[in-house]
Amino acid sequence: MARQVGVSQAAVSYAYNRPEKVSAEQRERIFAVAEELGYAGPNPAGRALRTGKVGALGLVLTDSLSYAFHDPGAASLMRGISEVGELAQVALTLLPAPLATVPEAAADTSLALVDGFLIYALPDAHPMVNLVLKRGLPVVAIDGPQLPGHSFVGIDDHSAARSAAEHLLTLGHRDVGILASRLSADGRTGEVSAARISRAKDRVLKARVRGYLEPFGEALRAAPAVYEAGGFDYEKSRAAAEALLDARHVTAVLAATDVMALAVLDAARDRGIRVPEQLSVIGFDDIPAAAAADLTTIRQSQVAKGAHAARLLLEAVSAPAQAATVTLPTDLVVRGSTAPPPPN
Amino acid sequence: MARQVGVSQAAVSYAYNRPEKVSAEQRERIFAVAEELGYAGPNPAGRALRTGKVGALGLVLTDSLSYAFHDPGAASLMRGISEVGELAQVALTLLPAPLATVPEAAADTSLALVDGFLIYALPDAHPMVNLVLKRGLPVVAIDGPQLPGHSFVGIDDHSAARSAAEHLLTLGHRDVGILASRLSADGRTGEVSAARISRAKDRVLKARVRGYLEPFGEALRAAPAVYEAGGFDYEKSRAAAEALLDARHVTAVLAATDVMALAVLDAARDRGIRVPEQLSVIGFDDIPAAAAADLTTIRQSQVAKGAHAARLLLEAVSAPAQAATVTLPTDLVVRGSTAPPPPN
DNA sequence: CTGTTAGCGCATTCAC
DNA sequence: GTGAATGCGCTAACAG
Repeated sequence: MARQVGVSQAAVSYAYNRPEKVSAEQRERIFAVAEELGYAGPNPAGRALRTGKVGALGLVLTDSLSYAFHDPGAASLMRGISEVGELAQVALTLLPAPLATVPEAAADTSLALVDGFLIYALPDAHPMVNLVLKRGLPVVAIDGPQLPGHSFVGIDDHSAARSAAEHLLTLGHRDVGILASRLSADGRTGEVSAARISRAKDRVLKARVRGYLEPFGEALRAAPAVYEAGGFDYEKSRAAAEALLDARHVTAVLAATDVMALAVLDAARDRGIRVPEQLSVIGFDDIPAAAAADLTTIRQSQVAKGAHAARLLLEAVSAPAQAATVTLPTDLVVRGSTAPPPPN
Repeated sequence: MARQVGVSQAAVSYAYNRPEKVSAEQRERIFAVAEELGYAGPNPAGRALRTGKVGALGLVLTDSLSYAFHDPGAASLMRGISEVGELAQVALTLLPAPLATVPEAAADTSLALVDGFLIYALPDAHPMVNLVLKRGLPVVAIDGPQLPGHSFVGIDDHSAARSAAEHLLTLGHRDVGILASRLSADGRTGEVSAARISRAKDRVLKARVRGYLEPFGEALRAAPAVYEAGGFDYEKSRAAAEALLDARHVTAVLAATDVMALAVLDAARDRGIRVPEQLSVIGFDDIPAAAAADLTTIRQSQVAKGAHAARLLLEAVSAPAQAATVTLPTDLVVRGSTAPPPPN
């Protein structure tokens, strides 16, 4: 306790926080002694306990932390978050939300010292969601899950996906495959039943797959093949793409994400299938790599999502605010990976 | 206080943290009451105050937070950090270190609740460094500054840069330009004097520039032109590249970073200067885009740096450890952006 | 195994 | 203006 040693007692608190409530001279003396003693100023933990404010926002991310730095969408999202001006004064705490959360680990992570939570793309019933909710702090969910009574920022995945499917339909495609990432965390891959889609835990993926399916009522020659990759990464996507292309004859593939679509492109090239002449491919997200690959896709702005969400959370933290739902626009960006199906 | 209401008092702490020290029945009752009262379990702030542990690591980044998500190097670094296994249990707190830190803001940020600091590429006398040091927590610096008594992870920027310059010399270049990012935070741009280089605040940049200069003793036709961009981003780099190319006749440019080198490439293309026939360009870092642009550069692994640093810090946090200095290897990667100078 | 007590460092109220 | 006293919520140590 610096207070004992040097000059006075808890007036040192004023010296740091309320300069006007203490004489300049006193202040000087206090700082001098602090310097001498190597006192670093108010301890954050004590302050946090007393004031209830921490000065940090939490960002809860699926899977491991490293996921966030591999996924282009997450990267853009964080860029958007970081662009919110007020955040210059606030720290951003990255909270990993492992899929298989053992209770202890959950408790561990739940000690996160933050003033509010940003949740990004967690499956609907993820244990971390409950932990976060229990804390009673402001919460803004991005993409999912949609929590009653809490703010939400996202897009209309269903309509956006439908518009992509309609684009294929208009071009004349009748044999279509759909590539899904991870409908449930049970590690299943391969062809997917309608029931499994209904039970999907990931609202974004579910909406996209349903949107992709919707326009193909009677129009298809056969029910569209929906294949599940079991994950979001390129490797799993590539394997699923190969499985789909090898098992089914399709003239077009609707992928749940751009990363998956790029995997389809590569798998097709590998097999000598020409895009778009023999196979049309559509992605979702419009990540930077999509333009480079000339991929038709649905554009959404992760940066805008992040910025909106961060702003909402900052507001809610500083003053109790009503829950808001922000739906950002999307665009079908037609590039060179889609064309009418081959005549045959 | 849930304790007052329900069953007993501070034994509820045991219920959460030491299941074996309390009867199962008692535990049940406590959890039931907690549920009823909406008690979220131990409050992180109280726990942090009591135990002195927070469960989070701080990463201090230059400029605004958004810098981190624009700079490819920082992104890779974070990926490396996040790949350290134990970090799955720990949160990562991103701490922005604004260049012009007003005292109040500094105090604000200094309330970061973390168990240790990772410092990435801060200028030598940045105010944030002192704030961090004062806290007395474990610190690992990445790239800079090199703090006596604290761990450090980096590369030998000087030798690596020298090897790049030697490569140019061997090819026969005698008119060389050097592109520096930001030697001091005073916003100056354009041609740089030797004195300004000596005063440089950024140890990495200083080492690189000096390494670039070193091999050109008597060999040059004129003293190498060193141009400063005033920042790290593409726009500033592009402007500096244009200034250099327009003002000086050089057959080669050594850029302080790949981002800057890519800007040189673009500026050259714009002017109809063919690379490598008329102009050789060398970058530094080997970011992913460097390979795509066929840029000769010095490879270093940001991912490895991040991983090493995170591991060192984690160790230091769990048990007092001695300061370590890790120097990671680099490689000159010769690609298509370098060739002998034109005959003339 | 259970209950009691004390103090982590702070910001704040109240007296002076 | 300044000094003393209080409690934020928790955990560790001890006493029962």
